[in-house]
Amino acid sequence: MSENSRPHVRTRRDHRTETAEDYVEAVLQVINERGVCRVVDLAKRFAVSHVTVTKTVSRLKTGGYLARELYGPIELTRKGRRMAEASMERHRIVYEFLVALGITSSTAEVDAEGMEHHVSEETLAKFKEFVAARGGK
Amino acid sequence: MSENSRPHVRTRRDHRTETAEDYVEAVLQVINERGVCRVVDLAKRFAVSHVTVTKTVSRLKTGGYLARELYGPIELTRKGRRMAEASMERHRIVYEFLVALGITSSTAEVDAEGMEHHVSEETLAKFKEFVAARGGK
DNA sequence: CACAAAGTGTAGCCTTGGCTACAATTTGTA
DNA sequence: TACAAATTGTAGCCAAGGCTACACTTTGTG
Repeated sequence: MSENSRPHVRTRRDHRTETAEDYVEAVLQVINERGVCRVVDLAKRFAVSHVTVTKTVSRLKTGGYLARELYGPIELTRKGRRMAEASMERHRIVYEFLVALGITSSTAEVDAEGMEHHVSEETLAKFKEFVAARGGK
Repeated sequence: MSENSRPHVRTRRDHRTETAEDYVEAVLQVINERGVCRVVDLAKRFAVSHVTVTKTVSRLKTGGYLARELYGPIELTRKGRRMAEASMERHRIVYEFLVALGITSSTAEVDAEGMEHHVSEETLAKFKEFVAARGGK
């Protein structure tokens, strides 16, 4: 059994990328909504202190996902934008799948948030199929 | 909007209970499989050092989920057993749902592992319905 | 312009969940 | 029984992700 397929190993690795995905996704959304993304915006969105955001953003800057200078707005690098777009796409698919399945949109939103980081490509593809086949009815 | 329904707040809370659920579930399974559950068994199952297991187990003992004395086997309290059973049930439902959807059993196993802690009661109920309707075909 | 308010940064602390290295205990067996 | 192997425990380290308190910039407005 490969390391990737060992359930808890995969789950742990997923957790390590979750924060990055959540942040780049949120940054992209905030930029689309209000033009620029600031620390406070993320703090509100994640219901977390501005300090936590600052620390996380600087880690993601080190990781090459975000760009930012002191007191400046938060920006996406090319790498970050790619990840953000992929992440939003996954999120959208999971959400639409749940709705197609008959879940309330508010519940679907919360569940999609939690599930999106743990759905494999194979499952995601099936979700997409399902939505295409019986979602647009 | 209630605190519970705020996506990231819910997700964070889920993460806090994930470890407890994973552990009690594993303990119950190991006990069923080999009679008793020891630190090494969990270390193997989670692909983690025995030290990590020891620490986590003692935290869960403090939390009232597990019972254990020095060098002894790991046991479930009533509270722990209740959680373990509920957790296994969720896991089973998510797994069966994925399989009913056409996912490979090995992928379903990994995905269920990651997803089970993030699926609401509402969604779980729909999963169950789905399996009942088209799972046993 | 000056000052208040809003936004950020920094210091320092906490818990969780990882680890290695080494000590101690239990268990199995020659 | 005594020793080796297996299992656990303990010390001490690290990173991530939370926080409060306090300092410093930026921004907005009288």
